[in-house]
Amino acid sequence: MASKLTSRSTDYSKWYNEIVVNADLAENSAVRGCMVIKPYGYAIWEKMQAELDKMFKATGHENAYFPLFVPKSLFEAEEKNAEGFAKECAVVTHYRLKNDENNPGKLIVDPNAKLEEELVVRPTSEAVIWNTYKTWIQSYRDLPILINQWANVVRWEMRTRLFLRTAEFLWQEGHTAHATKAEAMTEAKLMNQVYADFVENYMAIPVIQGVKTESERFAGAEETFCIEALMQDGKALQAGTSHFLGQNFAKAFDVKYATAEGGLEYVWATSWGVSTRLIGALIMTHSDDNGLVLPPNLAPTQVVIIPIYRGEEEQNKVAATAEKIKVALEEQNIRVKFDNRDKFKPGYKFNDYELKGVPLRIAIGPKDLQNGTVEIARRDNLTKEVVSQDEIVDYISSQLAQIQIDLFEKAKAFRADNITKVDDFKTFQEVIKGKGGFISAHWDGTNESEEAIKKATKATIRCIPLDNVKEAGVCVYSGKPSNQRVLFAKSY
RNA sequence: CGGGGUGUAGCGUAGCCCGGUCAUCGCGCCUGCUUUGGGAGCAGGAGGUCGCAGGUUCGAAUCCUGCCACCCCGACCA
Repeated sequence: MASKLTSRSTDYSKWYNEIVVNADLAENSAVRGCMVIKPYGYAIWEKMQAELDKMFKATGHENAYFPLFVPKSLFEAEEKNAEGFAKECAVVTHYRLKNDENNPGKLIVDPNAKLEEELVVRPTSEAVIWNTYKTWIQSYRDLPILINQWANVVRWEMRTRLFLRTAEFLWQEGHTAHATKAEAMTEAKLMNQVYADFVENYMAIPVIQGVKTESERFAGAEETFCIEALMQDGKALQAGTSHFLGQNFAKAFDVKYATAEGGLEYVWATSWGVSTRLIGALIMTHSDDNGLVLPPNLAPTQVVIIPIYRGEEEQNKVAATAEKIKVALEEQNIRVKFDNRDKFKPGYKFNDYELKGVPLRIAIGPKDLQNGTVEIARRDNLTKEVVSQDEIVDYISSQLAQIQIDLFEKAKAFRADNITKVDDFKTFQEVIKGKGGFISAHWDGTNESEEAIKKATKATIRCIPLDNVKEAGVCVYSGKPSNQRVLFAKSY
């Protein structure tokens, strides 16, 4: 049977439906491509937030919050950034509604309530934040500023895709200010590394760290670092980015600081972000035809206990054992759910938690009570073991750790199988069309070749890997000399 | 914004070409009994402005026009 997840035209709606749905906000609504994140999906996001937040704090950052609205005059201050986002901005022009005299019970926009200056709903917060930093920074003693904010942003894209490109999405955006170029560059790289660590260690998704080519760079950045992941259908996904912004925003917002030597300098900036897109990456990396597969480090419920019984008396006996096991596991900080609902049968629950991707399932029935055992099933490889109740805590702990490792290794093996070294354009086209995945090929470093390849194959340069080894060769498209391979792929 | 497709109950769908007991079936939901180690069975029941608005017609889910939304492919992007 062809897997729906690995097929070329993947319909993720079934999987997404567990945790998210498209928002049906109103009839004839102009709002499209928004999402409602259901509680189970939001719990995953909260877990991700919590772990990322710890990592940000550990690297010296603090959280703050800045306004949703950006006055147009501020928004346009940094030209490249403004130009890059201009085509996808929601704009507030009025601040009041009033009753429609010709249509009782209906409202119209009050034409007398037009704003003096339009407000842009933030597609990203550089403008508001740098306008604020201007007032916070005078001296080298005020630097660095290392701030992160958790927020929603709106990008009115032509085409939306659930999770991967919604009109509104949740994210975190870090915005830092530094005294020197070197320090800012170090920060940008550090945060890209933090993202790589998080995505690999918690999400069990292998990523390739790299830099973007000029054409793929963030609007207003001088260098964009990124982490690129490969999904099961052979398409690449940008999972996070960290930008070295140079002095572009400092100049646009006139943010200077007095140096220790008595001079006056523009400050250096970075910004970095990851979004709810990561939830999409999680689904597209690990899930199978039975539903979601969640890595233990992020699963809201790591272990579910399902009782099997006939009649109330037996249910009570099983429940007593189940509760004991639950407490013992919780003492080891394992997230356990005991599903003792009588209205569903065990078989139903088995399937339900498989669909939800709960890593481990414990089944306890009369046989187990007699033998002092339980049955433990793994979601990732669908295997089952009968384990003595005495060993259960150790067994579960080690299995959770093992699943985390196995998911990562499996994804890594898949990626390794889907990075193809290519040295001629004909093969390049065949690989992109057929197998997909990453193509490692020589590129002459010109925008023209990059454009031409994109036009011919729809593949873009995902990144120039940071750990690239220099290697002499010729560009797969132009035949001109090249000193390194870069990664191409079709991407989301 | 261009090309293609779809929209029928909470979800998934049949019917549309060839207008007329056509609103079909499955899942889910409600009641009852029996069930409970892999999505239970039987019996009974509730639930639909057929995306929206016009038009053609004696009659429209079905034909025509416009609009809206979603999906896929482009352009654009985290």
